[in-house]
Amino acid sequence: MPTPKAASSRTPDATRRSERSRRAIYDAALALVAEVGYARTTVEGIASRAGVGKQTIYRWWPSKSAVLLDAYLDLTGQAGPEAQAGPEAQAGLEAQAGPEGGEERDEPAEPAEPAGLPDTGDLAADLKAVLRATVDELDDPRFEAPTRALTAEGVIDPELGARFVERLLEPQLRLYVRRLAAARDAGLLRPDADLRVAVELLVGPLTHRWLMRTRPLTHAYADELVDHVLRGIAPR
Amino acid sequence: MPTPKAASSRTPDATRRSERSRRAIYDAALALVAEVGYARTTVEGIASRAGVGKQTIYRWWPSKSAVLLDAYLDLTGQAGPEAQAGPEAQAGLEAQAGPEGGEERDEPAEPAEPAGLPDTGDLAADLKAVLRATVDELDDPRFEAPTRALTAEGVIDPELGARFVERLLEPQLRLYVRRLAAARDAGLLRPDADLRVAVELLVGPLTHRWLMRTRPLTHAYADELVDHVLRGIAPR
Amino acid sequence: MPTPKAASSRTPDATRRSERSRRAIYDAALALVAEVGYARTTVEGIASRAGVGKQTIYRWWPSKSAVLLDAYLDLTGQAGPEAQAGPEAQAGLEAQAGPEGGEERDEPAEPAEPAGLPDTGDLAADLKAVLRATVDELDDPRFEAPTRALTAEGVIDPELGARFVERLLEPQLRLYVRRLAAARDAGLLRPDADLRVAVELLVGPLTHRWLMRTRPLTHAYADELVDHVLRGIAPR
Amino acid sequence: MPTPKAASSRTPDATRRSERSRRAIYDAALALVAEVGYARTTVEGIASRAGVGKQTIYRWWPSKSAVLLDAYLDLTGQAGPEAQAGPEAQAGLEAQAGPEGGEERDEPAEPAEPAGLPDTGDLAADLKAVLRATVDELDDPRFEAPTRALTAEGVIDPELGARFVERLLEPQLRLYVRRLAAARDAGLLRPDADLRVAVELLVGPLTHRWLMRTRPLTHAYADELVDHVLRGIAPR
DNA sequence: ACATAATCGAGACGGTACGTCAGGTCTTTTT
DNA sequence: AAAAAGACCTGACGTACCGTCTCGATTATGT
Repeated sequence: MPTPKAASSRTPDATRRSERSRRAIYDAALALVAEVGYARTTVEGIASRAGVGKQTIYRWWPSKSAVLLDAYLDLTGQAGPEAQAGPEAQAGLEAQAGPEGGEERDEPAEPAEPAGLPDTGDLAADLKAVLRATVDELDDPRFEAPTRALTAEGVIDPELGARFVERLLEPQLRLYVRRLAAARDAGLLRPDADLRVAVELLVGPLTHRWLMRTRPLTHAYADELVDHVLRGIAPR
Repeated sequence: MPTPKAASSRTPDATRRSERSRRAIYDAALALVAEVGYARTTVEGIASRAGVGKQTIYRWWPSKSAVLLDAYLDLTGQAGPEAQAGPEAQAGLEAQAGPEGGEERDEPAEPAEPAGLPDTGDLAADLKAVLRATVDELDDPRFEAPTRALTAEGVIDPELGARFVERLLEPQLRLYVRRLAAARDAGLLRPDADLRVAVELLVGPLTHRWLMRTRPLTHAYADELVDHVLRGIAPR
Repeated sequence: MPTPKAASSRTPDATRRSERSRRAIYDAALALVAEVGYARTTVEGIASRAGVGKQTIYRWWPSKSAVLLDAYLDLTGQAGPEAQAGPEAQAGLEAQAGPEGGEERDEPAEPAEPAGLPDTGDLAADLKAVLRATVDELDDPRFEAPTRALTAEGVIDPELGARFVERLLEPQLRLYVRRLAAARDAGLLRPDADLRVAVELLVGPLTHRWLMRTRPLTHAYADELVDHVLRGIAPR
Repeated sequence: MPTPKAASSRTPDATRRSERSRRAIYDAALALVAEVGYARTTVEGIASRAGVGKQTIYRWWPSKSAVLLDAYLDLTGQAGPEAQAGPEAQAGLEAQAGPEGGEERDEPAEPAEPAGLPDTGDLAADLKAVLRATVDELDDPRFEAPTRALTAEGVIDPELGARFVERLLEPQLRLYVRRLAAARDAGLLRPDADLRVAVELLVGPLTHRWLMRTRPLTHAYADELVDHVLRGIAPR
């Protein structure tokens, strides 16, 4: 059902791809979403603003949302090596990133792990700093529009949602888990605490407020969440 | 040409409204969203499936999402008296519900407060029961499709989101708060606990998992959340 | 093979049809063909020049050539009552014209029989006058462009060709035949002469020169043809 | 950017041309026109069916119709030495054919004069035989499709029409004229007869019937035309 | 009981965007 | 240097829906 028809033109040759066009498409897509919103952003509009043929978009992406996702990944610097892949890669949730590497790594590589959370020793302060930064980012219109658009689209389209989660959300959550694990290993947390759930208790409510707009997103709220959660997993 | 156009789309007479058509439109809208998804549900499709003229929809609702919201409210039994209001009412975030009532109530009227949370005296058990029921509901395809659709739409369209929150989400959250307040007043919770935040700590993570599909939604997860949150606001 | 897919929207209601739009479409089509030629005339261009939605064209005609044919019939005044018919009428070669007429005519109605050839008693002079007029018309750019376009299209598309012949060519040829028959009955022609072939001997070479542009089309040539043909069917 | 562009599409070197490709292109073009018709034959389709790059077609021909014309000339054996010329040669109506030949001919070379009409002494029989053969050829689907396509295209595009006439039609008409001239010189025709017009009286009606599909093309019709025309130019 | 008026089903209309096809140019690699 | 391959920009295709606008044909009162 989701895939309505077979791909018309067969798998294009990615090595011949125009880097110029890709950049222009990303820029146009992000600009349009920020300016007129996701619903009024059209593939045609992106193409024309990017000075690109519509077909050049359809050759490489299956849909408006896929374009925007890649543009957004590029914007946030998460654009991994897989970003080059053709449309078929967008369709399925590809097993794993790079097959070419034979090198052993203890970290499971995952799509482009970002920076890493600060670790000053003061867990509460570190978490608050990160959550406050998140709050600020969600207030920045440069990020807000595409993030809302992609989140909403992912809520409805499981395919896109999976890519969104895999490429953006999960890597971030893993950073939190790792920071918490460090604290736990240092004896600062209850040893049996479920760190994954703890992270979701931080991120879930924040996201909820932002998505639903039930209450203003503030630094104070971020602090409150951290305090609450740490209270729940502090050693007895 | 003859009619000066001013009267064209002007405030229809709600008393003359066809109940038959409204019901048919609700049914068609929900059925279509469940069958083909929100994006492929069209006003034209709803009209034709409901055996109704397109104009009959546009006369009473400003958009597809507004139709679906009312259909959904009707489905969940939240359909308050305001549901009859004309298009202009949908546009703005109306200040408060019914102006026509002069009757005094101690409960602040709010849009159609639902049942109320169980209160067996065992707070944890009550909360778990409710959250588990929520999990089940979110698994029921009859509810899942329109809920996702409306949530996603509300994420992007603040107008619709506000209505969604006001009519559906907030009333529910208030129930939680009230149940917690009862427990606090009974000395079962820390007196200074921020109950609103506590509720969000329950609902936020659950919603997050459901929206993002990061992990399966289970009863066990619901229980874990309750345990965690109560641990955070239990009396010292 | 010719009809690639079923009609998407079912047979529109001709009574609701906008006369304004039809006229505007005819005018735009003829103007464009005259200005930029048939190949560079597009449905999109006709629609936009006519101030009309594309769908309004596709609702009533199956193709650019069908539009142009009707526009041309309208221009030449051959537009019979059948011109109102929907797309399905374009597809098949409809049986016969107008059912609504109750008036008695000795001629079997046929698609809008035009004026009738002059009959001054001098057959040669009459034929020369008519052929010369034809030569002049084929030189008039107002007629030349669409006539060439429709002829060429009819050469390739048998469906359209049939309509072109039935509505335009055959009625004219019948006029010639009738004029010749009158002369034959007056004893001015060989009684066993095949008048149909005689007519084709007049019209065929003229058309040939015009289509192929082998030699200039002149009044002298028209006269020569008449002289030649009459010599062939004059009484012994 | 580096290359000044002037050299991009500039006069290719005909001596390096791939004969293999040309043949393949001709075959593909004729096959496609016969199979799917002219309108649905595309340059892209020809290229891919011929196993040839698109550019190879555009390098040597200016348009689809030009390719088809050359393919058709090749098919009918009329392909003169000029067929090798580059695009610019196609554009204008080139003055004369091949300069490279040193062989002496009394006939002024003209584009590849074909066989010549039979001359058994019986003019009527000879003409009937030839016209009947033409009727048969026009019934052969191998010839019909491209002939119709080229004729129609030539009706609209004067450039192509001129080439078509010059290379195909006129040489044939000249054969008729020559045969008639022989008969006239033998005293079998009126000495002042306009032989060119006589030929057009034979070919015009036949072509007319074929193009317009007004009546079936038969041997009987061919005979009738010959009889009629000869009656018109027989000695008094 | 009836005129009057508005809703209703239907669907044509001017539009916008869709996703596809092909045209003709260009670049890259191969022969 | 021509050729195969095919990406690219352009522009048109024919379709789907949008939201507005008539059209009769029911209702549905409110004097």
